[in-house]
Amino acid sequence: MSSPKPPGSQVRARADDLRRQIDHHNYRYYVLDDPEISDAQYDRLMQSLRAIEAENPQLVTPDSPTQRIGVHPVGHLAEVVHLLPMLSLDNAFTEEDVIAFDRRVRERLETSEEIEYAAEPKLDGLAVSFLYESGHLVQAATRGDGMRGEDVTHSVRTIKAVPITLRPGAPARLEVRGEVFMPVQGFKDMNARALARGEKVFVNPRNAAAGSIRQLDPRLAASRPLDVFFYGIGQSEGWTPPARHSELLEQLRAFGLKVSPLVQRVRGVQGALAYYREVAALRAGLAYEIDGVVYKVDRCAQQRELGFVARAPRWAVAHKFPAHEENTVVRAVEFQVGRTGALTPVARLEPVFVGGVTVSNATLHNMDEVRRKDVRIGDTVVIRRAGDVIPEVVKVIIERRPSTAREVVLPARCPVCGSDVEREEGEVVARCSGGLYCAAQRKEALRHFAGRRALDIDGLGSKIIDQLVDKPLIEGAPVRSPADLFRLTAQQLASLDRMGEKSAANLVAALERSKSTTLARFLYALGIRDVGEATAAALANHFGSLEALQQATVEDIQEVPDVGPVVAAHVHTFLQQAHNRAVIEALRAQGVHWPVQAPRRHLGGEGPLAGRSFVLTGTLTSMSRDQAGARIVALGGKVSGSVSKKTSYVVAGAEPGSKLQKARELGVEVLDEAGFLALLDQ
DNA sequence: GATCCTCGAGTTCT
DNA sequence: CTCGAGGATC
Repeated sequence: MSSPKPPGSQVRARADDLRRQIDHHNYRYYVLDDPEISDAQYDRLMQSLRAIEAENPQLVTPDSPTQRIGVHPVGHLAEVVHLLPMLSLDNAFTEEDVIAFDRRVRERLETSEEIEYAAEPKLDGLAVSFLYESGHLVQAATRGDGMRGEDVTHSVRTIKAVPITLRPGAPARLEVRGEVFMPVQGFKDMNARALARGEKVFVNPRNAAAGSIRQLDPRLAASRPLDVFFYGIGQSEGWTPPARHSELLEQLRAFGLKVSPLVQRVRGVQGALAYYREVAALRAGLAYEIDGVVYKVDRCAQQRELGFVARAPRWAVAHKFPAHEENTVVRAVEFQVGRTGALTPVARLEPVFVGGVTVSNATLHNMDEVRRKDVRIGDTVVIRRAGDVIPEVVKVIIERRPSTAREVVLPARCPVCGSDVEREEGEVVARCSGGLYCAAQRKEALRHFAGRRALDIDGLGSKIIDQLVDKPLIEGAPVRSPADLFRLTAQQLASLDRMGEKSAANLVAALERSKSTTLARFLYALGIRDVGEATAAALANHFGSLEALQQATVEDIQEVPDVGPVVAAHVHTFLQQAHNRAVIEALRAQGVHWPVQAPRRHLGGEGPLAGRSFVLTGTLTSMSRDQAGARIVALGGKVSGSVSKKTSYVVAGAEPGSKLQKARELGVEVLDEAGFLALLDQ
């Protein structure tokens, strides 16, 4: 630590003084949005400091404003455990939802008085947790799953609105939460530059912000126009937090942390809804994207009384703006052929940017739907992203229908194999009659067979299957059935596109691994009509062995719970057909096997969870949903996909879906992860 | 015969 | 996630 020539104390004092000045002007500029000096003056201060530090490297402190950009890229993003979990928020989509939220709050607090809420815009960025110790930024981490995120300190330090040092008076330890985002203009400029250099562009500001934050090289992150608003705290020590959320935000501002200027305290549900309308009107003019507003019960004592449910506080709700809808033109309607031969009409759209992504396809489900919505080729339609994900044609704008618009016609022959298309009496779906003669059905059958929930053949994706079916690899012995897959050699596979020697060897190994399976998975993998995972498991349990099932009559099969005449007939017919028997034989000859088990005809009634049914929604932190399901079943419980009055519990993880809503409507008990784990432990 | 409960199948984009 | 339809129940 000894240096040849220690800098004089005046120099040290000058450097400290410059840092204080720069920090102060950063605060004026970024937090208060009210600079005292010109940009040029500010630059001169920075220049002076850099000059001193360059001559006296010993004086460089890690929190100096010159040190925002670390020199070295990090190798990877380390995992960080949040001191206090980062919660998600419940969503409200309608005014009724908000009114219901307000009613629940008042009921729980047993008050008829109007609740005071702190209201703020909901930024469309990514949530980051910042840890300040003795006023210095020591760590920044992404939200991740709420419990643990990724260490992004190196890139967060480059965001100028994030103070490296807090102003005096800050607590000894403060975990503070904020939303990092990219302003729209900055996003456009950045994309324009990237485009000019022939680099890849980001589809929306949100992705751009996330991508920039997760950059390993801080110099790259520094070139990105990121900004931040702070909105709350996690753990803190060495101070008494204020009694109201709105006061907390004032405090954060005083510490030098930038808070949205649109934050407001409102009274009651009417105040909240008025705020929503106000912000909605401002939305288009804002420099950044928002997707709604958030209401938080302002009094912290009330927040504590309300507590949490399923990783989300009971005292806050995100009131979302309506899903974005956009107009576009239907260029064509094509028919896809599924595993069962089902012909599904898909609208090919003029690409349109909806809710953050470019949409160019939308399913029309079936011909009834096409007629109901009266979609024609050439029509202008309204597109929405249902549940924020899957694009949906909302309606046709009839006034814009051109005279050249053409009706959608169900083809008489399969577009893939030319076989007749049939539509059974009373059924909505039309099907290709080609069976496995149809290349589309063969491909889909193979995809299903290799799927994660079937034989789980890692590395056998769509692209590979397309090639295997379309261009025969093996002279005279193309891949027609699942059994043919196991004959493929690494050498043959390596000749495919997007397949090197390494991937080919991996795939052969995956095929080998997949041979060891269970009867339930095997039955499911066969792709018998109407036999999904649940039915396959029920059949496997009931019969115990494939031989027993093969010898069963239709009546025997109907003995299985939840299997009626239709499904029993499908199973029976499938197993009797010569080509199916041949495929099954070939698979077993290739070494596909499963443990034999005794038939268990009377399930349920055993185990501590017997007779209770569970529905899982959202993401759990301690295990996957599949693992949770397995544990429930192991304890004698039942897992179902949909909520009904008969459901015993809905287990809600982070960011739960509509099932949580449904559970509330039906008054079904909701467990959060902790409650669920406690139940399992009992 | 009506109604409710489940399961199966198909689907978009990053 | 959503829709359609098979199965169970009353």
